[in-house]
Amino acid sequence: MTIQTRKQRELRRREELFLQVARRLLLERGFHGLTMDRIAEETEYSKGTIYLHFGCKEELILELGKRSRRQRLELITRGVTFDGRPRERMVAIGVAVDIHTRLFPDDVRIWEIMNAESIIEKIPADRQPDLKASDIAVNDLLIGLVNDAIACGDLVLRPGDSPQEITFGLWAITDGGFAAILGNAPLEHLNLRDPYAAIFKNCHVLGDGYGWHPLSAEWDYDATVERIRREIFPEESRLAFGGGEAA
Amino acid sequence: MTIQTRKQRELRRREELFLQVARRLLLERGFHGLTMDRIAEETEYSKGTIYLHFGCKEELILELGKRSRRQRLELITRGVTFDGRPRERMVAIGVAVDIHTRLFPDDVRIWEIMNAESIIEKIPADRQPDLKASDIAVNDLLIGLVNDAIACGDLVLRPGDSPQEITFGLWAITDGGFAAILGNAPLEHLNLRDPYAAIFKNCHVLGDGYGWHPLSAEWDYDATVERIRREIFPEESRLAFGGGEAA
DNA sequence: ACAACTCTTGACGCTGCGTCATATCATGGG
DNA sequence: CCCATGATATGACGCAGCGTCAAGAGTTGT
Repeated sequence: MTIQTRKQRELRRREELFLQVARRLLLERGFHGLTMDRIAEETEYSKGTIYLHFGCKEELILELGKRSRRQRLELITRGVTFDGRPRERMVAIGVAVDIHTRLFPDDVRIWEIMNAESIIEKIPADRQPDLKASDIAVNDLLIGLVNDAIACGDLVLRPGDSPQEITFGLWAITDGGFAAILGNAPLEHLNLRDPYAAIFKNCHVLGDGYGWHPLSAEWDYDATVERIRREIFPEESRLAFGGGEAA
Repeated sequence: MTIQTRKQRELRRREELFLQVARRLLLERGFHGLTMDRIAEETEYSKGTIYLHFGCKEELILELGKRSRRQRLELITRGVTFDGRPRERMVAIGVAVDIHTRLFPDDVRIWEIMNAESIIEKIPADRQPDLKASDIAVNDLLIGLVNDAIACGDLVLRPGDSPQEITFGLWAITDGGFAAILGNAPLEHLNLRDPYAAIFKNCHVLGDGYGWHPLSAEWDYDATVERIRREIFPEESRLAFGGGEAA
């Protein structure tokens, strides 16, 4: 048993090494600068050994992408534990995504690189569900929050509105917004002061538009953000926003 | 002169052929199923000849992507010519994007395939501005509309609001929403009735949230959509929504 | 008809993925 | 301590696909 475990530990250590080196190469030299031969050379293992761990280059990158997404999900999951009204907890999800993007931009970029048809089409079909797992979990949390809001009376759906639509809207703003920040859109041309703040703002406008109480006019959501950072993400906020202040 | 032109025509015809075959291969067999050798074989020209037209495989795909985006821009540009209040013209942009996505889903997919870091990193630096040209044009139209709305008094910015933010919000919803529809998000899991309608709806909620008049409660925007389809996109609407009805 | 020039070709070089026969190492019995 | 046996690691190799370029085909002008 102990022997077995030692061997397993050894394997995990090696796999970790491959992933770390691959991550560095991917970030420093891009997708095409990352080659299996280079990983082999830098780790001083042989190419064959790498293929004992990963079926192909894309599966290796998939693993990196999954980590990035898991990390994000972990922060979001912590966010929703915030003790407050449902809309405040929705804000906590925003804070979580914001912190994740600021703390780990490299990993967000890795996810974006991986999440491209030309990469995904080389990942074997049985691994593909892994791609969506985290996003599905996030969606469930969002829908849960919207339903909580309805249950406690903070949100009264108007005729024609549905929880799915609200979730979809928030998702789209956040996803589209961060995609824009990450480089898909001509942001410098738009010259927004603070794109992160703009995403928050627009989510609030959307929430207000759906009549999700408390409306931003009747609640101090800046204070909520403060509390979330202090109570849920103290360490992360320090790292993301520096020393004492957190605006 | 005539001779020169005939030769040029000939070259254009050939280039067109390469692009059409490449487009088919890309759609049917994916990025890795599209190979320069296959294009050569199917067009019965040699590989060398293809390289007289395109510097590399990615530049060829870039050309396809640019066409897709130009086509979309063309519809959007027509949309804003709609004769109506600024917010109606904003709706016209939405209608244009909607029609484009429904009529040319393949081309939207091609754009998505092309717009990935692993592809873009192989496109020479001097061609990269081409990537953003269309999006910049769309952004300018959006900002112009918001400014029109402010100028005519339909939109009065509240303290802290900026035209850029509104534009960014609409952009993010649309972009994120269509990205979700195109496959980046676990949509089937969310089970929205009609994702296209959800994008429209959320844009309206956002517009209402910013106080952009006429608010959707005080105006029949369904009628506006009808008019836009009838007056600006009669032919396209027929193709996109079938025979007579257009709901 | 032939020279000069342009355009086209596909064989070739090269890189990088993934494989697998071979080598190396670990374990346990004599 | 040494060897047999099985587990693990290796890197040379096969192959596919991009991009090139020397040689060949075609065209024009005289």
